[in-house]
Amino acid sequence: MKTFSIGEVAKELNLTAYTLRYYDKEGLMPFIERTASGTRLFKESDISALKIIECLKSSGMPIKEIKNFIDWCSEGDSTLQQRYDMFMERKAIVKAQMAELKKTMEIIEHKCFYYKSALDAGTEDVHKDAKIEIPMPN
Amino acid sequence: MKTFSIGEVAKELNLTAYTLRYYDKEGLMPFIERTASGTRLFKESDISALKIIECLKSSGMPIKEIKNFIDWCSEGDSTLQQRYDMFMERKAIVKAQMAELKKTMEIIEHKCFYYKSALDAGTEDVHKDAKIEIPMPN
DNA sequence: CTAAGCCTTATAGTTAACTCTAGGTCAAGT
DNA sequence: ACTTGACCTAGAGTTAACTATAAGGCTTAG
Repeated sequence: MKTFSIGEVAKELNLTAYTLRYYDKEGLMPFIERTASGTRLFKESDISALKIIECLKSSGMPIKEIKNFIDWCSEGDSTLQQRYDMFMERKAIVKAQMAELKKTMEIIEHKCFYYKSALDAGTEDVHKDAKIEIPMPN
Repeated sequence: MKTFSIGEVAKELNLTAYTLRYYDKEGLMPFIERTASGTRLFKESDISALKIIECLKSSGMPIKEIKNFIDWCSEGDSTLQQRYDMFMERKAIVKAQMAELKKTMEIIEHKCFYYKSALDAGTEDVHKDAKIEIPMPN
């Protein structure tokens, strides 16, 4: 079976080797095998697992909680319910993040218009109101 | 004009007074007035400005960059272009974040199905493949 | 007139997630 | 044989964004 070095995996996942060793130290990678001399050997399935870890990370999950999940994976079928619940909870969290980000986007887009028209007029005074801009109720 | 104490503003924005003082120390609030004895007096327009700061923060902008923006605001019309450019850049960044979050959501939803069916079957073995689950190319 | 409950400053501590350094091992190429 | 470069560990350092503490000052209700 083909294996990969820590450097290759780091490049593929846009991480550094430092970061991968840090994850390993934090217990996120109990499944990585080693050569006799201690070098980590990453399999395709390890890279897939790392992608899940990246997914959880980008959903805002802290590393210690990701470790819980990894531990549950090692414990087998008795933890299926926990893992299901965890992903359902993540789903709700990501949904809320999407809503939040949408609101953020709306304000930013409003600001783009605001500065576009100020720029066209040559002065911010076209928006009569306070200097540091009201979020515009309209 | 009605003003608010730091505690009132903190409550309204779901921040702590510590955080607001920290922002002030970092130069994010050069516009806040004080009483003779030094207590901060927040106006409605200050709260609006703080909402913009929160918006930029939730777009992932670090506090030091937000400070640049606040400084530009104080400098007046000569910085309109920078501010416009900044919001256009933010818009692109938030758009990318939304795309990323959507991908994250898709993986998580897939995992919800994965664990639902494993739970129904009573074992993860229904998904014949590796223990730590492949992101499913389908 | 004093105690509660705000507020103030300066400064120290915390936490997460890296990020790097030092000192060493190992395998491949010249 | 020896050098090069990637790997290893342990542990120290960094950064951002808070978060808390200590010591003290105003204001108002009893």
